[in-house]
Amino acid sequence: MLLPLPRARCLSLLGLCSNIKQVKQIHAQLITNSLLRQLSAVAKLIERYFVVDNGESCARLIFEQHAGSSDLISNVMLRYSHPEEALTLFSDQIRRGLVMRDCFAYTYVLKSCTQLNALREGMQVHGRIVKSGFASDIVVGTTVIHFYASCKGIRSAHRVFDEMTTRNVVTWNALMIGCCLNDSAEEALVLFKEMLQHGLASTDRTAIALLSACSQLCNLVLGFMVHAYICKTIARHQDCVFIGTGLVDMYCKCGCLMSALRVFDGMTEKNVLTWSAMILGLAIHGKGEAALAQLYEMEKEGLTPNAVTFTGLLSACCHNGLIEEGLYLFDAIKSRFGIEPCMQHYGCIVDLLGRAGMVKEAYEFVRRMPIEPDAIVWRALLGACRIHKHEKLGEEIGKNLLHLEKKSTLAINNCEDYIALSNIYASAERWEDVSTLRQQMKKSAANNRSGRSAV
DNA sequence: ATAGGGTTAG
Repeated sequence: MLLPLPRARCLSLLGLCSNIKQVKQIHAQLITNSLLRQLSAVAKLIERYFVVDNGESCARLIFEQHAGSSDLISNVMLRYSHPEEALTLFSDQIRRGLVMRDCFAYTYVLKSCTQLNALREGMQVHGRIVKSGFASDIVVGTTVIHFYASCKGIRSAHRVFDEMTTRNVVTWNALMIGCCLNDSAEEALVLFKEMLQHGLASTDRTAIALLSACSQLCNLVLGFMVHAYICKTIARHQDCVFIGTGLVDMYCKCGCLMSALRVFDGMTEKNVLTWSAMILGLAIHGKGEAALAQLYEMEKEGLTPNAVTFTGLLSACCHNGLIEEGLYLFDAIKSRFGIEPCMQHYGCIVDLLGRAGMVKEAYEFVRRMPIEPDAIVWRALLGACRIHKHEKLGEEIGKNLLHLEKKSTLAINNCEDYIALSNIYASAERWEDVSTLRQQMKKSAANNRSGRSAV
């Protein structure tokens, strides 16, 4: 039997509850002491139900009894609900003419939009932010930048950034990371220099953006400089798993496996992302066996591989002709690890079989895929047809691929595909077809991009 | 009560 507790004690105990049973006990106390007339207490109760396991339905029940009564309560719902539900709730509130008196709702809803990759919805939220006058708030503005940058709206992110009157390092980081996400590493570096000129100090997240830019540019010299800069400026960088993973990735992508391994071995904490980056690094450096061995090492440390880890492992098999191992692993993805194979996994297997000369098997594999193969899968198969002189199949696939890309707006590699098909014709000495294809390629020249080298 | 993070096949 619990004695009635004073309000302050009740609320401080609520904050300590770690399971639903405890929250329910405090909930009862709040009721018997008539403390739920206070809307701030209701909001705290809802929040706590969300935080503990299986408390969601209770949280929603309480919310429904208080719906529309205060911003505090609806904001806590927007913050903790699943992104889809948060958007629904937000639009309900708009429809019922409820006004957001503070800016919290906007940041929570925009975060949901970011998680859902919902560009349209987020733009509408942004519109409301501008109308409400909260756009000048530094936190709201930074959230908007992060939203646009994550949802492929980097130009809008730039515009919002340029229009902001006050910015801090979080604002700069958001835009720099956005540039990296949008393949604009050079732009990220320019921003970094500007940020330093404004007298702002880097944080760990700045470091991660810089490393990502180095990886993208395959610039080892710059990578070394960034590494030195991190050691000098970021406190406790050795303990930061994000920075460690970024360093491993950077050294792998810049071709310095030794340095990657040195960083990796020296890390005090590693997670599944760290291991995945290292495995992929070993894979692209031709160390297939070593990459596969890492799977057992990481499991020994109690870590479970995820879909990305398997992409690295299959890529290792692919680069090193480990056919049996690759097929075995592919099977294990679902049967042993319960992960549904995705496009990258299928792509690796097609490449693996194709390179080994098992073109028919690769084609069968593609036809049996439960998801619609993408252009990269077809391209791997086409490459195999060319190497192993499967003229007829290659021709069919090449034509399909060009057709597929004509329909799609993302025909980035169109030019290469013309050349790949043309090579098939060339190795069969079908010069007439080669020349016809070249003409067609010239006609669709709008899709061509000139070659570039990072060296 | 408010913002930001790292690894995917060729």
